[in-house]
Amino acid sequence: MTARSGGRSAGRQWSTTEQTRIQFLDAARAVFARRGFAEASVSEVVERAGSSVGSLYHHFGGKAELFTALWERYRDEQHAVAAAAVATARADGVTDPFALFEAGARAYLQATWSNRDLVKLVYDGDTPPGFQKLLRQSGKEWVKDNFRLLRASNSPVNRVLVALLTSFMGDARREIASARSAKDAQQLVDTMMDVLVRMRAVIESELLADLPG
Amino acid sequence: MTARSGGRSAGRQWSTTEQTRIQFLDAARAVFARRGFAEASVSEVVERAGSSVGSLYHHFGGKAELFTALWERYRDEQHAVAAAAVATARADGVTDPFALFEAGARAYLQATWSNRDLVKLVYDGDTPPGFQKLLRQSGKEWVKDNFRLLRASNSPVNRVLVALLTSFMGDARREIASARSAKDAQQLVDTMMDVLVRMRAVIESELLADLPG
DNA sequence: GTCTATAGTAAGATAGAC
DNA sequence: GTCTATCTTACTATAGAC
Repeated sequence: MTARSGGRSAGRQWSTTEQTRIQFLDAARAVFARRGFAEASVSEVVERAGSSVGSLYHHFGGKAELFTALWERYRDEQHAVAAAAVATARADGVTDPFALFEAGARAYLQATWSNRDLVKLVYDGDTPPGFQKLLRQSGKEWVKDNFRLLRASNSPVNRVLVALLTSFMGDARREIASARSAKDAQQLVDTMMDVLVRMRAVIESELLADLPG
Repeated sequence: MTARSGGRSAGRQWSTTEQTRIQFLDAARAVFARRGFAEASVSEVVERAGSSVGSLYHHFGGKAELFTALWERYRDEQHAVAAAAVATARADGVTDPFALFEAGARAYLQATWSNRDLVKLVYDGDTPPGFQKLLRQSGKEWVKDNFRLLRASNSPVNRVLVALLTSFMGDARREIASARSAKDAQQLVDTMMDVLVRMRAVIESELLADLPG
């Protein structure tokens, strides 16, 4: 997230710019969600945003960058939700590392439903060239950060476990985003969390092996 | 896989066609692996194959279909390798369901190294629109087939476990394909199999819960 | 600094001769 | 079945008004 929210220096009106960006992003969300990246046309986004092609290129640099910006907005939102849940749990006196991880993961999955259009879009693979790599890297970073809660070392097996959890969360997101109703989605979240909790045993048996002695 | 290998009726020379298809697929493999799907140009593939654009469209229908055909060839090869390994294990007297699953999974992962260019290509997401869905569906089918070895029922949790194993195998493939050397790849296979074996406990605790009584 | 109108260009797809 | 010539689409760049 670039630190330019509401930024203003020497009396310039950045508010207009920010508004324009939001209009573009909202339009892009609708168009990309329906057509996917490759099939979507820049003109359609521009039309829906009530702006012009040149303006779009001025603000984002291109079709691919517009897509990336859209996704970054979603990602930051998701991460904030998860971080808030962990903070709340901690404030409530939760200290068990895995329980904290659980709280974050649950909030993350629950927030997925309201952004299901973006999740489906991204996981259907209708994305710009190279985007999937970025996506996976970001997912990995998130799990890694949260994995630190578990005080995991950097052994090969632990790195595989990070990868496993990353995949699992990604998969869970997709399943939840594809649910038929909000109720089904909630049930899926519960099921996913069940599996995650059961994986605790596997993860902890590894972590114990790391301890000295 | 269409059943047209060597087929000939009314004196037509299908052998030439099959040869042309192979030339296109080999050329496509090289070009797509270097540039990814979106960045690759049809002309470059045609040039490398020593053929023409029209011929390519005659045989495959388009750029996206060429890509899909290339991947199907790889997929069938991988599945055959895994199936052969399971059959061999069974012939050697292995009856434990999980051990059979293991044998197939290990062969599958080992075969990945020689096709690492395709694996990287596919998992980098530089694929045609809608391809990722196809890819995931295929992976799911494979795990499902193998999961039947474990006599798993169709409960919600088991479906999640199928998803989990699918993700894991996909992730494992990527890691192996990105290894620096054949030796590193082999070590990774071993690590991945370690984790898989440790997951056995989680899976089987679920399967037991399915049993009547 | 912000945006509109317009032209350039590349590449996937197709028609029809051989 | 094979190939050349052509068409069409849509991303991208730019000049200049406000």
